[in-house]
Amino acid sequence: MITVKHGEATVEVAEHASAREALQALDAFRGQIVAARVDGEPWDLDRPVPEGAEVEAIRADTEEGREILRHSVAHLMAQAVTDLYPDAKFGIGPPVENGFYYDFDVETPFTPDDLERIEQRMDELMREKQKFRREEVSKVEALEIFADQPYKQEIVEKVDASEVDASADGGPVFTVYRNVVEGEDGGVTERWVDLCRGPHIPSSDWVPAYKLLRTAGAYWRGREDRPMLQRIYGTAWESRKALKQHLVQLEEAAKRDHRKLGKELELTHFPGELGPGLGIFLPKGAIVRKEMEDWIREEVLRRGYEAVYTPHIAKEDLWHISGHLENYAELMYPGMDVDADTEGRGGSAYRLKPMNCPFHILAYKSRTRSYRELPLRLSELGTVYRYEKSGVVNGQLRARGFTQDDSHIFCRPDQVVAEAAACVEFARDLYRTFGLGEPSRIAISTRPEEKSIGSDEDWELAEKSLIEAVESLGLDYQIDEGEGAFYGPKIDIHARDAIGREWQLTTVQIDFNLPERFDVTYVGEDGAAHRPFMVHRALFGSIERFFAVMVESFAGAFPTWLAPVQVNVVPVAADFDGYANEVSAALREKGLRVDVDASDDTLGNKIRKSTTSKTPYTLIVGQSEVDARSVAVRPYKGDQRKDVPLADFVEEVAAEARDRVIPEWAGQG
RNA sequence: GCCGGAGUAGCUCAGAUGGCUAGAGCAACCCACUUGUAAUGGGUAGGCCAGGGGUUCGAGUCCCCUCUCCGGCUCCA
Repeated sequence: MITVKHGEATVEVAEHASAREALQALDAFRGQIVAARVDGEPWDLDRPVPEGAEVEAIRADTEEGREILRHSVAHLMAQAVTDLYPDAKFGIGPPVENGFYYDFDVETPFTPDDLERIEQRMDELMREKQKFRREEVSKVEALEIFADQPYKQEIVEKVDASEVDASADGGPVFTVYRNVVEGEDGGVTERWVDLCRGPHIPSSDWVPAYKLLRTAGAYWRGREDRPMLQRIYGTAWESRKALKQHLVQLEEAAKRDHRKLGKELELTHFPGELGPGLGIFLPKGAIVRKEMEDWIREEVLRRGYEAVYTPHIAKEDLWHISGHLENYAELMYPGMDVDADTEGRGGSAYRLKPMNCPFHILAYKSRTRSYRELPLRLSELGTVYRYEKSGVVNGQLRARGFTQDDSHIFCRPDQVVAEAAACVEFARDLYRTFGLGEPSRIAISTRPEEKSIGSDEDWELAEKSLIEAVESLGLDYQIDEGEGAFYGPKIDIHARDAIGREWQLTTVQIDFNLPERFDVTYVGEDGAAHRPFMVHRALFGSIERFFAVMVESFAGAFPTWLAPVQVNVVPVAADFDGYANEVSAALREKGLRVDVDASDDTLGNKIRKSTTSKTPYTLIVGQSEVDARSVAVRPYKGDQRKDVPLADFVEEVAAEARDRVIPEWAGQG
C-alpha cells in the first residue's frame, strides 16, 4: 500500500494505483476530469502515482484541461492524416489559444474537402477507444521509433540528452505516446506514436466536441529558411455547447471585422490604386478619428507635453545616424535620389520616415538645454511609413502608412521611472475613456538577442527602470525575454475589447542609444554636459490601428461622442421638414452632428436606414411633436420615448457627448 | 516575402462540363406616392468579367505572368 493525499485528505491505495484510482479513493474524482496533477506535474489518469503523492484533478472546463484535450485531438488528427496520406511527415502539433494545430509535410496542400475526410477518419479513430499509452525511451530508441520522420528526428537530435536527464547513459529521457487499441482478449494493437510530453485524455472516445477549421502554410520551426509545411488548425472543447459558443464567437468577430464595417458604414476605403496597406479615411471615419485625435491632443497638453510638427521625409544620413538603416532597413521604403546632376553625381538620397524619434531629437537639439527644462516632453501625431511584408497588411490594423500618437520625453536618469509610470497611467486613462477598461496585460520586453545596440549596463538599468515604473503603480506584468526594440527595452500594454479579444496597443520604450548617437545633452547643475534618457511612447500605438479596434469593439455602433452622425431627424412627412430643420439647428448649436432625412422615402424605410447606419439617436417628428415642441426618440439601443421636450433632449445628448459617456450596451453591436 | 484560396456593376452575389447582345437584389438617377416607428411602386443608367499574354472557330469560363484582396507563417504600432 502507498499513501496519497489531496489537500488535508490522506488515503491509502494499492501500489501502482493510477491517478484515477487515487482521485477516486480521495473522493476527488468529480465532474468531467481529463487528467490529474501529481505533485504539481500534469499526469495521465491511468499513470501510476508514487508514494506520498499529492494528487489533484484537472477538470475539462479549465484552460489546463482544454489544453490537454486539444493536444490529444491534435494527435488524433495527425493519426488520421497519416492514415489518409501515408507519406505525410509530421512536424509538431501543440495546443494554442482556443484550439490546436498540427504541421505536416505533404506532397499537395490540403483542401477543404480533405478536412472533411480527415474529420471523418478522426471520428472513426475516436470510436476505436484508443488509449494514449505513455512510454519513456532513450534518445537512441526515440531516433529508431521516428526513423522515417525527419522532423521528429530533428527535434530528438537537437536535445542534448545530458541536459534533459542527468543519467546520460542512454537512460530514458524522452516520452512518447502510443495510441493503442486494446482487444477483447487483452491483446494490444498499436496504431500510432508521437513524441510528446503529455499528458493526454484517457481514451480517444473521450473527446466531447471538436472541429477542424482551416489550413495554412507554416514554416518549419517558424523559420523562413526552412521548408513550408501544411498546417491544419482545429479547436476542441469540453462540451458541444462550449464548441458552439466558440464558433458563434468566431462568427461574431467576423461580423465586426473593421474592413467589412469600414466599407458598410463608409468609414474607410482601401483603393487598389494606392497599394497594399494604404487606406483613406472617408468623412464618417474621419470624424471618429478626429475625436480620437482631439482627445489625445488635449490630454498631452494638460499633462505637460509640448506639440511639434515634423516632416515626413529626411535625408538618408539621418537614418544612418539613428541606426535605422543598419537595424531596420528592410522595413524602410527605399531611398529617393534627388538633386543629382545629369551624370548622376552629387545630390542626396531621401527616405520616408519609419519613426519620428530622430525628428524630435533634432527639435530638442535646436538649442542648448538646461536640466531645469527636463523632463521635456515633445509630442506629435506623426505619420510614418513602413514597408511591411505584403502578406502582413491587414486593413487599418496593420498598414504601411500609419500615424502614431508619438512622444519623446527627454529626462534625467532619476526621472525615468516617474515618466514611464506616468505614461502607463496615461494609457489607463485612455483605455477607460475609449471603453476598453483596464489593461489586460502588461509585458516588459528585454534586450533582443541579435540586432541591438548599447552596453549591457545601460540595458540593465533601462529594464530595471521599466519594471520599477510598473511596480510603482502596483500593476501585474510579465517579462517577454528578447522582445525589446533594437535601441532599448519596452513596456507593451494590451487591452481586451467588448468580445474579449486582446489587442496590443500602447508601447513605452526607454532609449539611451539615440541620445548617444545624436549626442543629445543637457547642462546640469554642475555646468557640465550630461546625457539625458529618452522615453518613447505611443499610447494609441497607431491611430489607425486603435481606430480599427474601436470599430471592432463597438461593432460599428459607436458611443454618441464618437459616432459620425449622432442624431438623425426624420420628419414623418414633407410638411414637417421645417420643424425637423429647427430640431437639427438646436442640436447643431450644441456642437452635435445631426442629419435630417428629408428624402421622399417611407417613414419605415427612413427609420431602417437610420438604424442600419447605427446612428445613436433617431428622432421622429410630426404634427404632435410640432404642437408640443418635442421629439419622439428612438435610440439605437434601448426603449423608445415619445413626447420628450426638445430642450431636454438637446441638453441630455449634449451632456452625453461632452462627457464621453460609454453606454452600457456598447460593444453589443 | 512564403503556402493556400479568391477577384463578374458602387455593394452583396448568380453565371455546371468553353457557345447567342453577361444577369439579379440593394445603392444611384428620373417619375408617381406624402407616409407615425426596420424595405411604396414604376422606369433609367451602370460591366475592357482585376490587368496583360496565350490555347481555341469561339474564353467571364482553360493555361501562363502581373496586380489586388482573404486565411495563415514570419514580423509588428
